[in-house]
Amino acid sequence: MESRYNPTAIEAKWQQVWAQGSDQTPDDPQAGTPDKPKFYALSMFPYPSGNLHMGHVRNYTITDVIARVHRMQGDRVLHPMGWDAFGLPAENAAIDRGIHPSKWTYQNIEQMRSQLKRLGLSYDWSREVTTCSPDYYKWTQWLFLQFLQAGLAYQKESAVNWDPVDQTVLANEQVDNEGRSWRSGAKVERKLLRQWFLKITDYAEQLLHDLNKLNGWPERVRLMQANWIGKSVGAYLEFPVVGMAEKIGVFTTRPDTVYGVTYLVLAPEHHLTAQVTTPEQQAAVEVFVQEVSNQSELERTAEDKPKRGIPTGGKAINPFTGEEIPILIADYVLVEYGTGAVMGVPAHDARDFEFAKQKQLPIKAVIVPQPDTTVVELEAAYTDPGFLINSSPFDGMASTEAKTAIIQAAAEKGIGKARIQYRLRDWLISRQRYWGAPIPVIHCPACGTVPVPEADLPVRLPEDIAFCGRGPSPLAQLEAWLQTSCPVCGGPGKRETDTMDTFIDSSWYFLRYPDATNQRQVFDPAKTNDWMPVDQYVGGIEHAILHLLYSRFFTKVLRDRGLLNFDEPFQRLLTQGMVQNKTYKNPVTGKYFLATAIDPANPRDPQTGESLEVFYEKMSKSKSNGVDPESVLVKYGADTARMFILFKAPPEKDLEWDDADVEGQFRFLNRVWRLVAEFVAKGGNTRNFSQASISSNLAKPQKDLRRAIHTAIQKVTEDLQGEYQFNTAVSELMKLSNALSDAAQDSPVYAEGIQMLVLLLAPLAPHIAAELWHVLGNSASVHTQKWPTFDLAALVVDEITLVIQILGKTRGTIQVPATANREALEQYARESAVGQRYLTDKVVKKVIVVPGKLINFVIT
RNA sequence: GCGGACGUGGCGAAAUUGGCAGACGCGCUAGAUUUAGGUUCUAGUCUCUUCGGAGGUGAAGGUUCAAGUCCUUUCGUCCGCACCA
Repeated sequence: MESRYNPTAIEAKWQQVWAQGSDQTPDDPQAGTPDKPKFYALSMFPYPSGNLHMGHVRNYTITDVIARVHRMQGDRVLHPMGWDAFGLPAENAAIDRGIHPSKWTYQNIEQMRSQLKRLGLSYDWSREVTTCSPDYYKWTQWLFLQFLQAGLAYQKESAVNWDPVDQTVLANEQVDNEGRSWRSGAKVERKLLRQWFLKITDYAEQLLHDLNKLNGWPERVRLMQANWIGKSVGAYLEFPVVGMAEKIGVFTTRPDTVYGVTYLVLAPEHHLTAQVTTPEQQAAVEVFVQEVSNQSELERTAEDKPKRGIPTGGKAINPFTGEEIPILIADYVLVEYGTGAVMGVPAHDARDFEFAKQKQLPIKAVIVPQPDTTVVELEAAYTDPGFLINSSPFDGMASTEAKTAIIQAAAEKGIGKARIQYRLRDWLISRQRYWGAPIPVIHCPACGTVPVPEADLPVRLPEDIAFCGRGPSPLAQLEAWLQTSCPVCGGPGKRETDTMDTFIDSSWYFLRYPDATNQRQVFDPAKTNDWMPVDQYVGGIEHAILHLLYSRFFTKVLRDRGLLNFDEPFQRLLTQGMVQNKTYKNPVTGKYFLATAIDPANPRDPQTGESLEVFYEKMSKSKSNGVDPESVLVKYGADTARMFILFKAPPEKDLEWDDADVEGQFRFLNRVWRLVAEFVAKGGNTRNFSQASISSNLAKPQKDLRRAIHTAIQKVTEDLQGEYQFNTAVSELMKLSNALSDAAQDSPVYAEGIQMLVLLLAPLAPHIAAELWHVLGNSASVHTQKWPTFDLAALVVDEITLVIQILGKTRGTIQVPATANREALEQYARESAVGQRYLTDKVVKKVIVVPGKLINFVIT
């Protein structure tokens, strides 16, 4: 055995062994392991940008450790990897560098796959999926047809988010709250276009309700999704308009305040705006509507912006009071939400109050008075519950009951009903780009929009295509591809030129892994139902809404289509923190600097000498603070990189990169190496080791060592399952290694310690563990070994340290026999030096004993 | 504004869920070995101290024999949503 730890050599060696598959446990029931419990461990698959970054390394290391532990614990484990390979960067590369998106993408995949292999990740590569491959997108298209058949895919002309840089539309979820594209960062414009949508709103209630089932998800993510779905319970009420047959419908969560309605407000785009406007107001209204339509959504919804609105001159009638009330239009009312019209109750709604004050609209009677106050003039809206007044016949009713009663009254009059409203909108999925799965429909002048027959799938992307700038989609310009025949009538038809949002591809990839190479079906339901749901999903928090909500939606639709027998795709979710690094920024110029160019003791701009801001920020090229995983692999190896990432911070927290700490982990692996090397050099091996060879009557040093070993087994096992505390698992291994360093080497217990150290290290640092296991004389792989269990008897102690407290303050400790009962403990404590000192001449009022831990004397 | 998370040494962090605060590591200090250096080993490292102790988990109160942990108030940081009627 080499006396020096040489990660480069041993990692290459073992990766080659693993590539030949000789070191794998079968993970498939078809491979003869149907009785084992299944475990599906999944990392969010990457976009093949070309190089792996530290965020990937962290994500995949976490999942790999979990997968490896479960394998050693005897589960059959599915741990696959694939590529989220459609998307704009490929197309942009085509435009900028003249390389075909397909070529660019597959080159990147090649490169990233080999980088992944160098991290020692235990993927089953036979299940690799690539979303841009026709083998995959054929089924993406097939799934689209399922949605179409189910009435869940439709076309609609609508005002959509248009990204002027990438020349495509975006889903609401893909626009940040500053109105910028998640990808290009460009300010999004509003445009009226005919687009494809998926009816995710049909599943709003289920998507919300089933969040309750996701106990293994972070509360934060569940709240974010609930918020996004945005359920409101209320009523739909109709207000007659003076001189018009058509009524104005509003949605309100406060039907109990209907007697206080002072006015109605329509969104400027409301379909009745023009009709309710009187001739005197017509000119002003037209100007206002024009102004509002020129505003972006961002400007319109900007924070602290005063509400703007004008009267239309029209009048409505409050159907409960019979009063005439004015109709206004205002920019704060959104046409997309509810009915695009609201009833104004200034006394009980903060926005209405603000608007009424500003427009000097009358504030009608208070309906739900604030308890214990006599209101002379309202200073703010009162929005809490209370008891109704000014609302005969509902006076005296509690506001919650009044809601139901008034809805019922409205229903009886035929002017309203209970209604539930969601913020969630349908999912806009069409994109005017090339590098995506073509939407499989044909437009026929005679038959209309016709689905491509299943037998004709996939609708292939044409290979021979010119990318000549960021104009309209290249597909729309390729006549040969565009022109086709109608599958129904056989006449001339045109292909749909829009492709699907890449989030469609990633909404079902986890269903494909269980049956990744199926040519006849999207997947065999038996296989997918066997492996699904994913037992542990790991990925970044940035997908809290988009990907995770879409995937849940797909799962529910496919369940309703009879393809799946479960409701939720991801049992447990771990959102791992970001990998951050020290960032140097000139606060004046805004320029970032590479750490290598800066003296950390005195961070100054090398050019101007100005002092720099120093802080931790997510690694990125633009911040000049990235660390290339490649450089770490070359210098220290994958095992050190893995150990550092696991040890440095708990998985869900942000992790600060630190070269000194990486060095520290390398030192630890070196210590482990030397420990084993010395043991082997003295003729030690664990080939014939058995626990039975350990005497039950050990001398104290051996007994202490054995306790340390089995405590480590217990703690590492706890930390690596359930709550996933990899950082403390690593520190337990360090403790075990420290204990072994201090112990005498010539005992069976020492051999046990070496054996356990290597076994427990195996999921975390797979290469060094494989090598050490081998040099210890074992022929089978460490990764196919059974996970060790601790011996309860070894944890038993003869003596414990008893803490002696007086009035809750620790005054000292004594060693006492572990078997001592309460009385005995009290006696030991009283007789001890500490007891003598503090208890003599004192009256003890009470004695509290925590067995095995402490004794507390309450004295006067 | 609404909702959520979090505040512990010089730094990253631990703390059997109410029972010796600071495990483990980084950094630092001193020493030893080797030395051209990286390395390796040993000891120390919350603060104050009259060496008996005393204080200490953002701050202030409270509950308790006992609080980093529970409750109230408050300050600060971060994240999500934000005219959703």
